[in-house]
Amino acid sequence: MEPYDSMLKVNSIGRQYMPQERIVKLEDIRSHCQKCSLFQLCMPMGLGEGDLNKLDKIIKRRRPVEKGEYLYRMGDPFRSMFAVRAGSLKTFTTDQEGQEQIIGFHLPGELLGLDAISRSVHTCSAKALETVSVCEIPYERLEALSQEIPGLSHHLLSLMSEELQHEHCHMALLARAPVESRLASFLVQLSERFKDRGYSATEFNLSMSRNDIANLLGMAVETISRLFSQFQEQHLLIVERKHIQILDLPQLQALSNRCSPVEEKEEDDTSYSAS
Amino acid sequence: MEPYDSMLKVNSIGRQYMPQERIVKLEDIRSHCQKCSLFQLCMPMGLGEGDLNKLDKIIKRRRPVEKGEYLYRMGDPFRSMFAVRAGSLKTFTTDQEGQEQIIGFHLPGELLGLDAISRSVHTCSAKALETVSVCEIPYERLEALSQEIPGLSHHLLSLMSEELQHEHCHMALLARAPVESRLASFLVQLSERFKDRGYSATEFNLSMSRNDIANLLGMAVETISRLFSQFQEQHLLIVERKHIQILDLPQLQALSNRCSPVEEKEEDDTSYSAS
DNA sequence: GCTATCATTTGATCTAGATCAATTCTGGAC
DNA sequence: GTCCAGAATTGATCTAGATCAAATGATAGC
Repeated sequence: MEPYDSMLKVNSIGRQYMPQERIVKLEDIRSHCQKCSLFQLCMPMGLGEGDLNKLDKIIKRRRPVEKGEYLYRMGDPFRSMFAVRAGSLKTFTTDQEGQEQIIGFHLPGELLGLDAISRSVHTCSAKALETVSVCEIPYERLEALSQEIPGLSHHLLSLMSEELQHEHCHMALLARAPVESRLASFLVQLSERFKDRGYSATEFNLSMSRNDIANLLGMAVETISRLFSQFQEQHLLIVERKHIQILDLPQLQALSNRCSPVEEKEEDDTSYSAS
Repeated sequence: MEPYDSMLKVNSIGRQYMPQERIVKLEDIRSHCQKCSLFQLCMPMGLGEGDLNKLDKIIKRRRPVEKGEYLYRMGDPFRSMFAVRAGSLKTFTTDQEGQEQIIGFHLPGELLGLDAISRSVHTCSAKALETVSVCEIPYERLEALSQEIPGLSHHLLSLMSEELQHEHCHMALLARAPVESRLASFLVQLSERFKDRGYSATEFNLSMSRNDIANLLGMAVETISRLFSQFQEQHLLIVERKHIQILDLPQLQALSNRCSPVEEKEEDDTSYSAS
């Protein structure tokens, strides 16, 4: 009886709003990638049974990281990547004055640590926002494996490429967007991510503090607070402490004025080009 | 006699301030990666002669891209990556209102297009800031090659990882830094990049407009202009239109308050930990 | 060379959002 | 349960930097 088993059932984010059965079951914990509910989100894409097994073999299980604990710190030697299994984390850098800058929040199915590859040192810290369970993937072994499994390194590149794209959006947000758009965008993205994971897109709990949100979006806590109140007055959502219920997702999307998949040149207007 | 040959000698950035002989010679143009002056900066790291040849074979030469022309546009299908050989470009996204958000400026030796891998579509546009010569690297063939050459895909991952790190710094800049720090940081980084390329770290030409700089740093053109004047008054630099001469690099570095390589936990203080 | 256009600079004003301050709420320790 | 420290809200003010406006300088086309 490892004490971890019970912990792994904890997956606080929106548990009560799950449309499908999603509670991590004991067998899933023991069994591995093959049966992991985060299957499509994580490593394996078009991997066959055999490849999955290989991958699975190099993955280390780890004791859960408690709220407030670090998964790794900036400056730590880089040995492994981590896949979030349950719970959520924030990653952030720390500058000379000890000021944090939050890079992002990370939900189940996401991979952490890719930014450390080039220097073999973690360039940001990862801290649990709630009890977190992760799979540890030793990078050396993963790299070795990627020689055997064609497509694995493409998948890694693809993941990093997505991360880059996301950060481009975030940069645009920070550089240009007014505060309403920033918060709206943040909420819409969260909503999408929950939806992708099978949770409710309109009702969820924020695992991060207002401070963390403010930091990520480059604004003051007070502004976040005021905006939540304002959005509520405008009947865009209902907020009560950590709990969010989105009432008018389309309007939020409009506000967020998303960072432009304005496919230029494309003549066949499917969804976007609305002009 | 292709008309391109003469173009390739054009490498305007800081040409007149080059400490070493750096003008691209005819043989260099015909010969390939092996003799390319950007050798260390670009693809090859620990590649042997044979591997270099293989790599070289898949690289396509291209006619130069004239100032203002696109190398690729957001939405274009992704087929190739590009290595800058001479000249400089900007990459940017465009949002629904047609607003640009500049992602970055790119100097010789840098690789473009890595962010397009996941969607097989370019997610930003690349436009020449001056006449640019590039090597085109078909991605499919590169990927195939990375199965043959161990270390190649690690190198790609490493490059992307560096890009991620850089963007984390940029995010921190946009989210927190006052305008002086932003411009200082921009100049210090440029200076470093020129230095890495064998050019003067203290005297160079900006190939981008004030508008572009402002856009990248998330501020108004007027503010950029005022800051240049201010920095000049403070004898940090001399600026005359596109030409920059840095007088007090340490002070600029101090201002830029660089995004924190504050390696926590490290006890052996080598260069950074100055407290 | 001349002109139209665009880039840059400089100055004057205005405002979005930060900062400061005070209060209330919440959840954990005991 | 009570107490305390930190989180969140709300209000009042202040300011960094945007915006507006005008002048000047550079550049490309003719």
